[in-house]
Order: sequence, then structure tokens, then C-alpha cells
Amino acid sequence: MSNLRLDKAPFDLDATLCCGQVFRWDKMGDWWYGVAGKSVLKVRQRGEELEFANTDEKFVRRYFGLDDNLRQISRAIGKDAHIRKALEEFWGLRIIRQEPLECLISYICATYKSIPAIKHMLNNLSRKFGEKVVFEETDFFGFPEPRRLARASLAELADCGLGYRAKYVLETSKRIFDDSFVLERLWQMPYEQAKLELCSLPGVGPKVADCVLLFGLGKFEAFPVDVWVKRVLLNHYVGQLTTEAVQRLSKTEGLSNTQYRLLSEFGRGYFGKFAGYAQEYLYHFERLYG
DNA sequence: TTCCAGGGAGTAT
DNA sequence: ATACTCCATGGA
Repeated sequence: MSNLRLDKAPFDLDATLCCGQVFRWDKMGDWWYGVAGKSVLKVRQRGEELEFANTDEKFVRRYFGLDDNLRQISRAIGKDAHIRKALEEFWGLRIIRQEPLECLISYICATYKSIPAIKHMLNNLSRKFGEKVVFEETDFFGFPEPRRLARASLAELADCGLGYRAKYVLETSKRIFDDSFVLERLWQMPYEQAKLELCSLPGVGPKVADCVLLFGLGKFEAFPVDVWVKRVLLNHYVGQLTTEAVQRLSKTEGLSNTQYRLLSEFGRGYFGKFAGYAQEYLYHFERLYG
């Protein structure tokens, strides 16, 4: 068991793990349990103190983004009353550094699904194809290696509840496994180029790409847009959008490609290089109170 | 039962 | 380039 004092690093563990960026953490009592890499992490927060087990401080700092300068980020994105309200409400929410592959597969699965259903799918995938790790007499499962997913059958994947996403997960896993696509190479690419590369994968469009770039590859300017974010922007940012843009957005219920680019570029332009942080605060706020 | 979900691909214009 | 349609499934 180790402790970490959060003196100069505001952090809210609950908000960070509940805001829908990760899907495989569970709270038992006041402890959170999650699997990263091949080990089970156990974390709880008591005020300014973060307690953790089965991992080390270096990993915790990196995984939870504790070295991001949240005050500086907050000053950069705090452009208006609404975002400042969300920042205040969830102060200490941070963008987690997910493992890129888990992040990619997770958000391919997440398309057109609710969060409880996504959790269900990913837990099924991990139980079926991940490595079992026993911790505190409980079975946990690591996220599947690309090799296991690449060699799975469509039926096995479909059995996990993936539906029509099964073939996307399979084909993308094959491209990762045979090294024709190297996720790590995107780290040093600029945002736009990395996004273009990601969108060449089956099951990956602009939304999934932005999520992977933000949550897995440290591109904080990525501004993923879904129906919730569209809702936020139409409810609170009409003044900052052009009237022509608002008309185009109100025309249809869903989110066309054109609408996606419009909103994503607005977010990036308006909130700046930490737009992804703004997006996550706004998204969480809209889901809880919208 | 019906509706909706952290959208993407395929096809028609 | 842009718009329309279909998609499997679980949860509310």
C-alpha cells in the first residue's frame, strides 16, 4: 500500500473514472479496481491523499495524468460561464492515459452504444480473450492481446455482444497484429495526420479517431463530438456559432459528417490546444445535469 | 414494447 | 463532396 499527496495537483478520482472515458473500472466499497497492463490496480482517494496498491507512484502519476497542469489547462479553456461551471463542478477530473490498443478497440465497440452496454461488451471480450489475473481472491481479466483478437472468429466476437462491430474489431486487430498498422507511431505525428491514419482502419471514423487521439495518444486538441456534445453546443454555445451553422445543426437529429467537422473544428478553435479537456468536462456535465 | 445509444460504411445523388 | 439508410444488441 502506498500513498501520494495531491498537494499541488487537484484530482477527483470518482469524476475521472465515472465520466465515460474508461469502461473497465469498478468501485467496491471505497476502492476502485481496474486492470492496466497485466496487473490489477487498486486505488482510493481520501481528500488530498491518493492511496494505491499493486502499482507504483510513477505509473499512477502517468495513468491518471496527475502531471498535467490542470490550473493552466483550466485557465486556457475557461472561456465562458458554462465551461467554468463544469470545471468547478468536476474540479480535478483528468484525462486518463489509456493504453492505445484498448482505447482503440473500446471506442470501435462504443459506436452507437450506451455506456452500460459498452462496459458489458468489453468485459465479455476480456473474459473470453484476456489473461486472467487473480487479485485478492477475485478474478480479473487483462484486456486481450491483439494476437488473441486477430485469431478470434467472427462468431466468438459476436458472442461478446459486439453485433455488427465484430468484423471491425477483427479486421482492425489483424492490422495491428501483423504490424501493418503501428499505433505507437502516431505519438509523434501531428494531430491531423494521426487522425487521417486512424480513419483508415475499419470501424474508425472521425469520432472514434478523436477519442483514441485524446484518451490514448495524448492529443489534447482532439474534440470528439457525439449527440451529447452536439446538445451542449446547441444549448449553450449558439452565441459563439454562426447562425448558418446553427441552422445546419438543427436540421437533423443525428450527426452527419459535415456536422461533425463543423462542431469538432469549432471546439478546437474556441477552446484551443486543450479542447479535449473542455470536451470531457462539458460531456460529463451534460450527461449528469443536461 | 418502443426507443435510444460516446457512429461508420455503403450507396445514391 | 454531401445526404440517406442500414446496421446488431443491450439497457431504460
